[in-house]
Amino acid sequence: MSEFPKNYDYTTSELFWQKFWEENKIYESHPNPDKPKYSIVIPPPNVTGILHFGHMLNNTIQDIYCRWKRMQGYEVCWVPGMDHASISTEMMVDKQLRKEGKSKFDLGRQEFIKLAWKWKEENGGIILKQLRKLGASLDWSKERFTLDEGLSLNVRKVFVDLYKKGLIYRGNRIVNWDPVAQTAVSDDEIFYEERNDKLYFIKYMVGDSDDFITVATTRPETMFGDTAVAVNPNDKRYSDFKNRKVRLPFVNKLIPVIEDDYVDIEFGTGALKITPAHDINDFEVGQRHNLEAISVITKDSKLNENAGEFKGLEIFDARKKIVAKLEELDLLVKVEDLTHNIAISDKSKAVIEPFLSEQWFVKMKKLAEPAIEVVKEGKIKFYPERYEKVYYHWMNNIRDWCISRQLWFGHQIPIWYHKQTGEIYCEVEPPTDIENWIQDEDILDTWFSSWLWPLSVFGWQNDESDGNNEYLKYYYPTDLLSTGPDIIFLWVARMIMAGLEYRKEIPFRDVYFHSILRDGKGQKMSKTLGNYSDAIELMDKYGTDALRFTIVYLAPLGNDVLFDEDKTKIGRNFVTKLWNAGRFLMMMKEKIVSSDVKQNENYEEDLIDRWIESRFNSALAEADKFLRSYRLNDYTKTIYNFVWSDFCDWYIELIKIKTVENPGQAVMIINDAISYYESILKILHPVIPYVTEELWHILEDGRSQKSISVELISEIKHESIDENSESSFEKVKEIVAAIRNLRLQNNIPAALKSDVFIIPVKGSEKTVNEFNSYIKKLCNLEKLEIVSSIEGKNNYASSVINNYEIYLSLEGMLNVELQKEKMNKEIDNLKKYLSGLDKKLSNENFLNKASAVIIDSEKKKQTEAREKLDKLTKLI
RNA sequence: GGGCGAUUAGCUCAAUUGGCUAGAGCACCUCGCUUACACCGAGGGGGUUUGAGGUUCGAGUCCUUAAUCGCCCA
Repeated sequence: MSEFPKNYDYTTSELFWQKFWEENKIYESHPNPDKPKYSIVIPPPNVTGILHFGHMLNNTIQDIYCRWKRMQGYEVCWVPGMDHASISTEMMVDKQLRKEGKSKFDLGRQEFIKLAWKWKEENGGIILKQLRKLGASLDWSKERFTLDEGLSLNVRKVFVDLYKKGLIYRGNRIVNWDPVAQTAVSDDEIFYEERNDKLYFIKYMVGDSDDFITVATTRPETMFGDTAVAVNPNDKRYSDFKNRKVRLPFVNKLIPVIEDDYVDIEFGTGALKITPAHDINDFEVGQRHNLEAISVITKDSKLNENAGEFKGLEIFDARKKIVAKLEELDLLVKVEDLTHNIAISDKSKAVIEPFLSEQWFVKMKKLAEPAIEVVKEGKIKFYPERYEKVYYHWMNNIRDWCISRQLWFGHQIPIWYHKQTGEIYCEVEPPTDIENWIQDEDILDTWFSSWLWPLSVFGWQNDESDGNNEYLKYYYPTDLLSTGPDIIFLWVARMIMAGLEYRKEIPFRDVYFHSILRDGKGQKMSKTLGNYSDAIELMDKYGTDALRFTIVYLAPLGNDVLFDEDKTKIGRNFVTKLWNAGRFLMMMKEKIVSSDVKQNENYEEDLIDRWIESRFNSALAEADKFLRSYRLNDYTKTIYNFVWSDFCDWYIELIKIKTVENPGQAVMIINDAISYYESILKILHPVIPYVTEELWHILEDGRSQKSISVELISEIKHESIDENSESSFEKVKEIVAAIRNLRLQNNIPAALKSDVFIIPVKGSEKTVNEFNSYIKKLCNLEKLEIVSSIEGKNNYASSVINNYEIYLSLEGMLNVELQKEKMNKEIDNLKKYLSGLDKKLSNENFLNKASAVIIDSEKKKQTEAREKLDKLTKLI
């Protein structure tokens, strides 16, 4: 045996095994027709990203499944990689440039892209190093980047294909314009934030009369783009204004009053100015009423020439000046405070400006239909199931996807315009007479490459070569996609659509939406709130395994996780417990082996053996069941309880005694225990890979070139799960607990040995006899005897449990009052319980309607309770 | 405004198709002799299952309704 250190040095251990696994290519996978496969593609993290708790949980989950399946004999492939995150990466490079006082436009496109790549090579991908630290069993030989050559080619192919199918078009639409990043962003890249704002009430005079309509708006500066005032057709206040025209201040233009259901009668004055170029809802109203869309704001948030005298002002400045001027002209009625949600860009945190511009879109309706079907048919399953509803809702109301971005770092759109004719050329490769063409300047949304990820990473080409691609054939469809619920639309839905469109097959069978992590108070962890714990720091402080275990232990399917640092102790303590148990068993073995007691080969299995075998197999079966149903926290809880309670508190305590009582069989007993221990290590390896690897190597010499992670987990022996042994052993536990309780209640000094007498019901002597010496040892007794009756009850503290009356000898020490009080309390409880049962069992309806099994079990309870009550009453 | 989910011990969560005196872990209290572990061991207290109705022999579980909280969509 190798040396067994007193403490687990996780820092050294983690570095060692991380290196060992990678250098020995333990997790590299190739198609193997002799084995079933299990494949997962990582949701590619952002190249600029660093590991946070969400990643940690998500990747631990994937790692658990990969390790579990690998240890069940599957050929497992988990593909790593990153996406190029156009906006984030450009912001990183911009920051660098700004320090030098430059902008990306000073550099020009080609130079800027070069710089972005340089940034990527030097600073990108920290997260992949962190995933190694996490112990993630990824196949690093398959690492991909969404801007790699092969993946980029796929992106162009898919664009061209969709374009030719008529599913990609260019259109004038309102997009979410990020004025800082200077690009359109998708609906999914913005979030809403409640802010205090003002609601301005402005008079729009009717024609040349003195009548006016007061409109309420938060954005007076867009009035130069107003092309109507809308009221609700059911709003009686405005019925006189039908078909009349109102005059826009400053520009003196007449615009119509229109009626539209969209207008909320309750909000503001019930009259709404309609600015189709600067509000998505107004745009839709404009479409319905054939209104012109007039832009008044530039890409960098300034008013344009349509704003007349206000031209060139930044919007907030313009707003102030316009309001002042309106007041001068007596057109401002009032200003109210208003709290409302405004859109913020996820990446740059700039206020989103709805902006009318020419963008590229994918028509989604047709792609969505089959993607809805596969979930309905159960070909793809969501865990938790309720996300299916969210999915259907989004998919049924799907909007076209704006895929163009006004950025440089990414896949430039494969569209060329002819310089003279304006003709459009859309192919994977540029036109040969390139000098006559200009390529579209925009690049594609990063997700336009990510949605192909499950296909691309296996070398998919979307041509005839795919038929011979062994990797694609073997690994696709993948088995699991694990991700946060916040990107169900960004990821899950689009990958399903791409998979079905291009492979006619789903990309994955199961989708697991992991918990959202919150702090101890239930607030979402975020940098801005400053309430987030640094995952890496905690790994260093408590050990990676401890953190992995804790976070999974705390994450129930479909619920949020409330994490605070203190909870990491759950995992740390458990790892220590596991370590100590192993260390103790090995110490014990050494002692036994070094003694020269002759070993007797004849060994007869006893209740302890049958019980632990049954418990072990139950725990294993449950762990497997929980993992299959994605109840990962129940998997960890099951094993935690088995290891701590059954294995350490009972089994190890019992074999301490057993080996002393049966020295001639001690070797066998300890070897048995160690083999259970080794099986436990395997079951735990998926969640705590480092410490289990370390322990597995200490247990036996000659394993230095091997890894526990490719060992097979024990098969579940269902036939060993034996209710009888388990319930028999429960009786032993009950007796021990009752005696310990009596001792403690009566303040018996721990060192003092006492005597116990037991009156069993007929047939229950056996357990007491068989376990006599164990019970004595576990309860520190001098004498344990079976008797048929007891004299001089005032000398005994007593307890009645099922099948046994227990008497603890306490001559002269008995606290009679305390005993009586306790027993009276128990008798009261029992009476209540029994009367409930009596009532139930005398109810005709119950006897007629309830099933026989239930009635029988209720009757049994009644009998037992009555017996116990009788005995207790006699005692008092 | 529409949809989804939650509400069980001080905290975090369990509780097969409705059928244990509603269970764990943490926290708390008492004690701690021993062949690993004080990051430990033994024992204990703690609940009108958010409120109100209903269905049922029987409701934490099903239905209606109210309240509070969270998420998504507008």
